[in-house]
Amino acid sequence: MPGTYAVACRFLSQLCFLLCNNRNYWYLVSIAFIIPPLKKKITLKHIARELDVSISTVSKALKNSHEISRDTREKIQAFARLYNFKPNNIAISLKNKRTKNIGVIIPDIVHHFFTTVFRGIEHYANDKGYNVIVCVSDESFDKEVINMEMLANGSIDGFIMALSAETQQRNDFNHLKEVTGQGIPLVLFDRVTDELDCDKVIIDDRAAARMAVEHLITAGKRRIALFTTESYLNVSAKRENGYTEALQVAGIPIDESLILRLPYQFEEESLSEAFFSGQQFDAILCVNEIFAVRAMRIAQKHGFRIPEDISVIGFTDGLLSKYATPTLTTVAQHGEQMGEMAARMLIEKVEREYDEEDPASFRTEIISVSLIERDSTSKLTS
Amino acid sequence: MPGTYAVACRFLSQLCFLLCNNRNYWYLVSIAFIIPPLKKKITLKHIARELDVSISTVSKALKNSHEISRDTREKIQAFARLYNFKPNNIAISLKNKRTKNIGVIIPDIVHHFFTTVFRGIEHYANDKGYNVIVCVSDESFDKEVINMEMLANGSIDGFIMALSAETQQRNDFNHLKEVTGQGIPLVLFDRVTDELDCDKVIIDDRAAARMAVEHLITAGKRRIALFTTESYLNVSAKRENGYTEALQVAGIPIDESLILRLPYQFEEESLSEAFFSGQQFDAILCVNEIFAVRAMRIAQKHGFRIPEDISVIGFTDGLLSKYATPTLTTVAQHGEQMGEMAARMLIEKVEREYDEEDPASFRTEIISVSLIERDSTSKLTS
DNA sequence: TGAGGTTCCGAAATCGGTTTCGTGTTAATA
DNA sequence: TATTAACACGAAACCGATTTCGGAACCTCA
Repeated sequence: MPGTYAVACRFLSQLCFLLCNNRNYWYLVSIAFIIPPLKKKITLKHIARELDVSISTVSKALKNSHEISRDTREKIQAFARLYNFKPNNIAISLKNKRTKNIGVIIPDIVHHFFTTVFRGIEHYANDKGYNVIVCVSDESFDKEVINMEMLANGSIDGFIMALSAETQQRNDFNHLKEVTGQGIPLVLFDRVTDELDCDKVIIDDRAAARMAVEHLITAGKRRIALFTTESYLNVSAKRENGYTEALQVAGIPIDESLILRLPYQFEEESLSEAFFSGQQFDAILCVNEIFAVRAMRIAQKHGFRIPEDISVIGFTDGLLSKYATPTLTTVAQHGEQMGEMAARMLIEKVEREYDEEDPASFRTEIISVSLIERDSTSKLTS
Repeated sequence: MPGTYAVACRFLSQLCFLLCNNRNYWYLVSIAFIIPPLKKKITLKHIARELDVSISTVSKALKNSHEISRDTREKIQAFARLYNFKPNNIAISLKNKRTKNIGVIIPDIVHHFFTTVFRGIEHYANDKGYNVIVCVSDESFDKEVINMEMLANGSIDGFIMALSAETQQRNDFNHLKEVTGQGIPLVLFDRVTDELDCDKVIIDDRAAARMAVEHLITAGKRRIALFTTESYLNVSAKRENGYTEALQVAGIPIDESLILRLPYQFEEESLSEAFFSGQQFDAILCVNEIFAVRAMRIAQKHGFRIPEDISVIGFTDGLLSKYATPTLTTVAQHGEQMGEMAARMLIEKVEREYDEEDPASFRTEIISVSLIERDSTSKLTS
C-alpha cells in the first residue's frame, strides 16, 4: 500500500508541477476535488522532495516570503494546498518555546461555578488561538502537585488555577512558587492566597455577602442565620466576614448560635432538626446553592413559608437556584467573566514575556457580583 | 543576573563533581536543601556542558543505561536531581510522535452529564499519564471543525467527542472522516452516528426509556406523557422509541397528544398551560432533568400531587434531581463510567497503533443505566 | 603477541519545523 | 568591461530530546 501511495504522490506532484508552471491553477483546483482524502500527514520534507527544492525554500514559500520567486512560491503553495499541508504544532512549539496551550487546574469539574469560569477561559483562549489543558485536583494537594509537574515541563505556556481545599488548609504553596520561579506565568482565581505573588482574579466575597445581608435587612429581616462550610475555605471565611460586617453596620448583634457550620454532605435530620426547632430566625444566608436549597426544604418541612416566614439567599447562580421551589435568590458570581479575565491576564503575561518583561507587576482584578432576586426573598416595595 | 547564575552553576557543578567522585552522596543531599530554588529549566545540554560529557551520555545515564559506567551514571543522576532536571515534554513528543495528550470535544461544558463523562475521561487518562485538552463546540458545526483542526496537527494522539447538535442535523462528518483517515484514533460517546466507522460508547437510550416507562406501568400508571426536545438529537429520538415500545408491549395505545415536543427554553405559561389543563395523564417521562423539574413545578401549580396524581421520571441524575421537591426519580446514565470507557478505548487504540495495527476493529460499548428511585414516583410495594 | 571481546562513551542522525547566512546568477551601474 | 547590487535559493544551525553506530581503551586467552 505505501508503494501505491508513493507512486500516486509522484504522479500527482509531476502533474501539479506542470500545471503550476503553466499557471493553470483552475485545473489544480478541480483536481483537488477528485483526489481522494490522502492518508498520513505530509511534512515540509515531503514537499521539498517532490518539488525538488530545499526544505528552507518550502518553509519560506509557505509564509509568502519575498525571498522566494513568485513562480516557486505559487507552485509550492498550490502543492501544499493540494495535499492539505498543515505544519506540525509540536515542531513549532519546540522551536518557538511556546506551545499555545494553557493549563487550567481546578478542584472539581462537576461543579457549576468552576465550569462557568472554565467556559470563560476556553472562549477567550480559543479566540486567541490557545488550547486549554484541564487537570482536576479533586481538592487534593498531591494531585495538584502532580498535575502541575506534568504540565510544567514544556506542555503549557502558563497556568490558571483555583487552589484545592487541601492546599489552602496546608498553606503550602511551594509547587506554585517553583513554577513561578521558573518564569511560568500564573493566574489564580477565586481560591487565592496572599502568600503568592502573581496575578489574581477574585470576586469580593465579603462585599457580596454584605450586600446579600443588607438586602435581607432592608426587607425587614433582623434575625439572620448563616449556613457555612465547616472546612476551611478562604471564600467561606470572607463571606462570613461580610455577613458579620453587615449586621454590625445595621446595629444588629451577632448571635453565634445563628451561625451553622456544616460539612459538605450533612445529614438532614440530625444536624438541622435541632437548629430549626430550637431557633428563631427569619432569614438565612447560605454560602452555596446546595445549602440554600436544602435549607429551604427543611424549613418547608417544618412548616415555614418562604419567603414570608424565612427568606433565603444563596451563592452561585446555577441550575438549582433557577429551578428550586421557590426559585432562589442568589449572589451571581459571573464566573464566565471571571474566566475571561483570568485568560486575558494570563495571555497578556505570556505574550509580553516575549519582548522582555517589565519588573513583574501583579494585578488583582475583582469581578463584581450581582444579586439575582427570585422568589425566596420578598420583593422590596421601593 | 544571568552571569551570577552561571557562576553559581559552575561552582555547584564542580562541587557536585567532587562529591560524586568521592561517593559522598549525603553531602549532596544536604546541599540540595540549601540551594535556593533555581530559575529556568535546565536541559541535557547544560548538564553535558557542566559535567563535561556528551549529551548522549547524559541522556543514557539518566535512563540508567548500562552502557554508561556506574560512576558516570551516578554523577549525572545526582547532578540532575540537584538541578531538578525534567526532560522537555515537547521535545519528547516530537521525537516519539506521540504527545500523551488526548483531545476532548464536547458541545457544552456547563452541563452535568458532559462534565461527569469528562471526569471519567480525565481520571482514567491521568492514571495512564495522559493529559486532556478540552474544546467546546457550543453545539456549533463550525466550531467543532475549527477545534478539530487546531488539535489534529500533532497536538493530540486521539479524539474523544460527542457530536454537536448542528453536526447531527447537517449529517456532515467530513471533518471526522478526515481525522480518522489520517490515522488518528477517534472515540465517540453519547452523541454518535452510524455514518462513522470508529469506536463508540453509548447508553442504550431506547432500553433506558423503556425501563422507565415500564416502571411507571408497573406502578399502575396508564396514561403516560412524554416531554421531549424539539430539535433533532439522536438520543431524544431513541428515548422516544423506547417510550413507544414500552407502551406497545404493555398494550397501551399511543396517544400522540401526550407527546410534547419543547424547545430548550420554553416559556412555562404559553406552552404548558394548555397541555396541563386540557389533558388527562397520570405520569410523565422527561428526556432531561430540567424538563422534569419544570414539569413537576407546573403540575404542582395546577394542584396535582406528585407522585400520587402524577408520577415523573427524568433523565440525567444531576443536582436538580437530588434536590428537587419532591426529589426526582431519574435514569442515571453513569457518565463517569462512560468517560472511563471512552478513555480506555482510545488509549488502547493509541498504544496499539504503536506495534502495528490489526485490521481496524471498531467496538461499540453500551453503558448500562439504572433507575434511581426517589419521591417523584410511588414506591412499588412488591 | 595478536586476535577477539568488553566496557564506556561520543558523533551524528532524527523528529519537523524556523531562521540566519552564504553563494551563485543575473541585471544594473560606473 | 569591471563592479556591484538585487534576487533566488540552499546549507546548516537550532529547538531538546532519543538512539544507532562506531571507535578507543582495556582485558583475556590462545
